[in-house]
Order: sequence, then structure tokens, then C-alpha cells
Amino acid sequence: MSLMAATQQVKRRATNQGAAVKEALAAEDTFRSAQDVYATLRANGEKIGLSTVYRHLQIFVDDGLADVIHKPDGESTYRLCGDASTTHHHHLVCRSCGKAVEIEGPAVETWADKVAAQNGFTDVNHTVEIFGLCAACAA
Amino acid sequence: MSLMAATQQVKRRATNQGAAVKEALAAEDTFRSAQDVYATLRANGEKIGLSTVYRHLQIFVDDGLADVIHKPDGESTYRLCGDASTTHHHHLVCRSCGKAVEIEGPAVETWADKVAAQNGFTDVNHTVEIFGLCAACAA
DNA sequence: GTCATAATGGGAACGATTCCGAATAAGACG
DNA sequence: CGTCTTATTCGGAATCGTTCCCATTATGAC
Ligand SMILES: [Mn+2]
Ligand SMILES: [Mn+2]
Ligand SMILES: [Zn+2]
Ligand SMILES: [Zn+2]
Repeated sequence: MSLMAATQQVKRRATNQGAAVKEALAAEDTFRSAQDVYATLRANGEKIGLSTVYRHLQIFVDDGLADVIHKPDGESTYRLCGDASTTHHHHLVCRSCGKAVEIEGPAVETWADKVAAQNGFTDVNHTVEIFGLCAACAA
Repeated sequence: MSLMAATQQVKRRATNQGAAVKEALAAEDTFRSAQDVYATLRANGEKIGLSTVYRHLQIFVDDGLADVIHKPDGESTYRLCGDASTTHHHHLVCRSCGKAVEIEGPAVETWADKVAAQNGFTDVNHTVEIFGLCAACAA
């Protein structure tokens, strides 16, 4: 999704709110909503505002540290991706618990570009998400 | 996206509002938002309410007549798909004008199912959308 | 320490979508 | 045609996620 990581590092101040949001995300391998992260942090006694949570999540996305998936119901969910976050990849997501597995599909990438080119489309990107029930949630 | 068309035809009354919404969608090969369709109809002198537009768009989706794409900004867009709407397919969409081309990718389908199975996921489905600038909008 | 200013946060504002409920009209029946 | 049942309509209120505003706070450079 992110065509390139941060185009140009912007100087940013280190705040504990920012760290808290990152920790909350890092704690689980699931896509979580801003509201969810906010609730968790507050429940944990963290002093942080909802606006701040949204702000940091967006920063992570801009910096290529996190991926975002827009659920059908309109809610956006975020996930801190692996160290190799610079590598283009997609996700296999559990509809029930949100657990996500990073996946790659070289064939899909080339197919997408080819189809777009054949139809005269330029400046192309794509979204590919696979949803299902993880083994754990199947019970 | 639609696992199956209407599971069971529900008797529905024929209203001119419903016909108007369908015509509005059929008039263009682009994904359009409910608000957009509503504005167009009103501008055309049609007597119809926003709620009604939403209702019919959802009915089309339920009946498998239309596909829906949830834009990143949270807006849902609808498009009346070809007669062969029963056939599973995806779209190549212009980010600028919304024009959409129906595309198929058998290889992607099998790949998606395989990846899901390998990771123990069941009850799988997926979203694949390619975005770009159509030739016309490239100018 | 001081200072400039990036970051914060809570409440208002927003925009898309859904809900509600009284008014309207499709269509079955006679 | 009339009548009757009830699906449908529609506009305004209500939701809900997200963004905006801006006075207050705190980071980090000097
Ligand atoms: Mn890809
Ligand atoms: Mn597919
Ligand atoms: Zn799960
Ligand atoms: Zn275009």
C-alpha cells in the first residue's frame, strides 16, 4: 500500500503518548481501531486523548510503520507491520478476532500491473485483503 | 464479493423511486456514492429522499445486482454490474472519475484460497481492487 | 533554566449512514 | 373502478467514526 516509506524524515518530538500508542499496537498482531486502542490505553491508566491516538496512528501510516485496513462498516483498523515493513505485502485477516498474517504474492503484483496497463491506467496501486476465520476462532 | 445472489426472492413493490435509482446507476460505468446519486436524481427533478436512495442501493447489493467499494475516506460507492453479475470478478477503478472496468483473475482466486488454507483460515473471501488514473483522466 | 514551538486533549464540528414514525401509494381482491 | 392491507417513502433526528480548533502543556535546543 505505501508506495514508499517516509519520503523525508520530519523532526518529531518523543512523547510518551506516542510511545504508548506504538506499544499498544505492538502488543498484538491484530488490526485494531483507533477507538479500541484508545480504550485499552485509558483502561491501562494512560493519560492520553482520542485525538492523540488518531494522530499517532496516522503518523505511523505515513511513516510506513503501520498498515491500515478500512472495514466495510467504515471503521479503520491499524497494525504495526514487521521490520521488513518496507516490503510491499498484504494481509490474511481473521474476521472474528482481527488476527492478521502478512502475506506476499508476487504473481498478484505483476498481474495487477499488467491488467492496469492493458486498460491504459497509470499511477496504479491496489488493495488485496483476504478475510476468513482463523483456526483458533473456528472453534 | 457476493457469495450468492438473492438467497430467496422477496416480493417487492415496483416503485418509480427504485427504478430511478437503478437508471441513475445504469447510466454510467462508474462507482458512485449514495450522496452523488441522490444529488443527480434531485437535479433531474426526481422526487426522492436520501434514505430511499440508500435503501435501494443496499437492496441492489443484497440481490447481487450491484457491487460496492468502500473508499478510504469512508464513503461507499456503488456500481451496477454486467449481466454476468453472477460471475465473481473485481474492478480496475479510476481514482479521479470513478470509471470502473470489470476484471477477472483466476490465478488470484486460487492463490487467495491456497494462502488462506495454508494458514488454517476457513470461510474465506477477499477484496481485490486496482486503482489508477484512466487514460482520459491522465490528461 | 529559558525559550520557541511541537504536541496534547477535550469538546465542537463534520460527514456519511442509519433510524424513526407518520404519510403515501402499490397491488390484491372484489 | 373502490377498498383495504401494508410495503414504501422521506425528512428530520440520531449515530458514529473521524477531523478540527485552540488554549494549555511539555520536549528539546541553546
Ligand atoms: Mn500487492
Ligand atoms: Mn476474486
Ligand atoms: Zn480469529
Ligand atoms: Zn478517470
